[in-house]
Amino acid sequence: MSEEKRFVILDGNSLMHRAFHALPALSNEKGVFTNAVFGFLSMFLKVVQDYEPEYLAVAFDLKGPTFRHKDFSAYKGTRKPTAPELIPQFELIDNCLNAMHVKRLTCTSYEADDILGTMARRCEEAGISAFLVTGDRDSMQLVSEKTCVLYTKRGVTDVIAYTPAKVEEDFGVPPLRIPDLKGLMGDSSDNIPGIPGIGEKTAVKLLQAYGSLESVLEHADEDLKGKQREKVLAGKESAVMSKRLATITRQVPLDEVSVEECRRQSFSDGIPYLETLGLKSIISRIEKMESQSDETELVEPPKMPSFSEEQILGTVSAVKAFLDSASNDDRTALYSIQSALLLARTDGTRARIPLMTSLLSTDELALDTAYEALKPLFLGNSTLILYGAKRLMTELADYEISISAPFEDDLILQYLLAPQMGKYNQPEDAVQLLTRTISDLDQCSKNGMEKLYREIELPLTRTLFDMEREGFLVDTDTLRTLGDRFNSQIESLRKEIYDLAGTSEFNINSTQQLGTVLFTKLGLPASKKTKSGYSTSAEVLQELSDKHPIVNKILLYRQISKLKSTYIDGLMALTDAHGRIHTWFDQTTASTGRISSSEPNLQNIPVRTEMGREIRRAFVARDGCILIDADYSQIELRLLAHLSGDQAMIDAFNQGQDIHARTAAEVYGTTIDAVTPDMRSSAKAVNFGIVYGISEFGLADNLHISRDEAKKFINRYLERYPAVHRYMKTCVTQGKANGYSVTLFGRRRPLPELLSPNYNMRQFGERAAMNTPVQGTAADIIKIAMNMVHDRLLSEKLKARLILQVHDELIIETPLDEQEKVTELLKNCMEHAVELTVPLIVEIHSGHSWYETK
DNA sequence: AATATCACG
DNA sequence: ACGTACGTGATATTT
Repeated sequence: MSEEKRFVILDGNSLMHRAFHALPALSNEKGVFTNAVFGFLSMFLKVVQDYEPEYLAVAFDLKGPTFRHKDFSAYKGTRKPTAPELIPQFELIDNCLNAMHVKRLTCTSYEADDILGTMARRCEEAGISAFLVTGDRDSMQLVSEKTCVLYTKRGVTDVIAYTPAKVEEDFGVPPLRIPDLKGLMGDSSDNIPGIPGIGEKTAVKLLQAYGSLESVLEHADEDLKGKQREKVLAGKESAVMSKRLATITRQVPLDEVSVEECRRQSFSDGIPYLETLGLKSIISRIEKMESQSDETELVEPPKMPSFSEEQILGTVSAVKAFLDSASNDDRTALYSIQSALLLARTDGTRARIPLMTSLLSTDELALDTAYEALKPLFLGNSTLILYGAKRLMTELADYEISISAPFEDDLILQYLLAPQMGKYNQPEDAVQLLTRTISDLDQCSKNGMEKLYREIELPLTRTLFDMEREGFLVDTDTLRTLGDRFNSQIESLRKEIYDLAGTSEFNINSTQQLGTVLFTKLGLPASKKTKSGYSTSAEVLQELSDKHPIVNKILLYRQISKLKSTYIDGLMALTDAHGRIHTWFDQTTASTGRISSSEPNLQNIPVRTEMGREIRRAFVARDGCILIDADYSQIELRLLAHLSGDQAMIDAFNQGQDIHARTAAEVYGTTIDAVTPDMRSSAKAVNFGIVYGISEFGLADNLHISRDEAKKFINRYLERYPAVHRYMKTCVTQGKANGYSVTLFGRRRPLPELLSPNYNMRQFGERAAMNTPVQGTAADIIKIAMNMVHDRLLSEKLKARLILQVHDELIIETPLDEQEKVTELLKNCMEHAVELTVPLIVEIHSGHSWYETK
């Protein structure tokens, strides 16, 4: 428990007021009042020093009238006006905190203590201890096992730590009953009326006797006597209202703030600003604190070189001279912008090679000349620092230059550090690339991802690059013939559809026009809605297929149009002079660690319907070669068995059972032999659902059964595979505690959604927390296998090449005389990329076309 | 630039 | 009371 993380949240408004009134209204030499700022920061530093929190934030009310419950705003309007010497200090403290990298939390129409309550709730959910620093006694209601209120005493630097026991000792009621107490006795400082004539003593006595305010009011009529009875009965309404006023809401919409964003950073960047305020003693305390903490934690930030003046390299010999001036262990960052190639080296030198933008320029180099001059860098032994190495390799390939030098790739580092972002920080220049890479490498190894980066992702860049260069041969004749066939089918379907609709021509591709025809003109029953009208999705049309002959025609039209435009036309446009097609594998997009494929996407070539599958006849091996297609059988469920350690599931795989049939047998309580195809297919859907982070609604929707039946299904499943159940729960709680989920190889996916106040967002976070370790580990494993296969084909001087990956499937194009050897090699690498408690099984098929490898 | 649909694992 | 299966990319239409 001492390992627990700590989050200190300060009530900015309360502490600023406290500080202002506790200290004389000092002004600095410029005549600016800083006493509240000084007092606040003193308190702030004291708490940080005493509690050493991992996370820090300061909550503020927004300017203007603030109110907790809109309908009661009138009660809050009569506060004393803020002293004129204090008002400008709020802006000063804002600036201080920003400069010191301390997160400020605000939310329109909520008070600071509501924000405190909300953050405390999130901490509880994430298993973090919260410390709320405030001078507001209302906040005592937030105290719990996990949440401690540090109440400021009269001075500025002393606090009293309130635990649940301490609250009860001082207030006479447990934390939860503080609003009830205020409801009875009121609070003049907060303009809460309570019941006139009921003071603290009476209020506590009543609550101790009856528990809650509601219970007190309920029993007042019969149990109380005399004046007290009259007062309570008369004050009922005021009491209820007062309780609501005193109740802190713990549901402030602070969506955009994640716990991780509040991680404590060094305050030293704030020193220059504090100097302008003349807060010398604060500065020296910060300096003292940070020098101490460096010693104790032993976390030194990586050393950064300081850079000299930029050299302009206008000639090839100047470039050569710059490269020659390096010593062996220097690393060089290379970053290209439109007008120049920028270099920065760990010895602190930097250079710019201006690029020719027009034919007239003289003291600039043409891009090919510049790259040629940099060849020693690309082919040498010292490390290159790059941003998007694969892009550069692709560009250099046009100039017949390849990179054999070792390299770092900051794009990949940033992806590993925050894969959900999608967008990364593009460096502005080579110096920034160099320094950022050094610090990202530092963070990466601190997060235990160094092996993932060096042994999986970085080598994979080369593997993917080689696959892209190789490409996949496409038989354009096959494609064209198929396209013609599709076209004539589309044409005749169009006419039939217009006839059946009894309309003039309309655009069948327009969901709007189609919807009008189906649901208005033909009067078919519309079911699902979209944002802009009724859905015409295949799922909806399928339901209507019996109602009108036009429906099936439309479904067929849709299917064939899709095939024609996306696959026939799309692919033909992208074949090179040799009829090969080169996809782009994106290593930094998918938040789970998968790679994606685009321009064209070769990971979604049709296979599920026969007509679509025909497209695969066009994907072929070159003359004298054959395609080998290897796919992992049930890799995600095997991983679920391994990761959860569920004995029944592990046994099923170790005995080579059909996992869906086994699951059906478990859930329906029969033997595997007695499982019908229907039972098996339902069980298959549940297996998928489990991997996706099941919800009863989702399963019900998928299987077209009632929610109740879906629920029973899931419950039976989790009973039969209890370790899976435990594992799913662990995924969520660990995700909340850490703020991310992890794969077997240490890949992380931050999951801020888990702490969202929005229910749907949170639910989504929970499903992602259950799915990511499984999908992500599968991605890790196939990446390992790809690197192994790639390296072995080269080292064994084979001509066979990897040409495609489709998540759990690898395709190799191999000369026929290598087929046997390569098949063995491929199967071996994939099945033994990692050893688990269950076997990994790979199924292999060969054929001249991709169609034939099924 | 956003939306709807549908192709894959 | 409310909206859900996880992860992608391409196309056509509409704003």
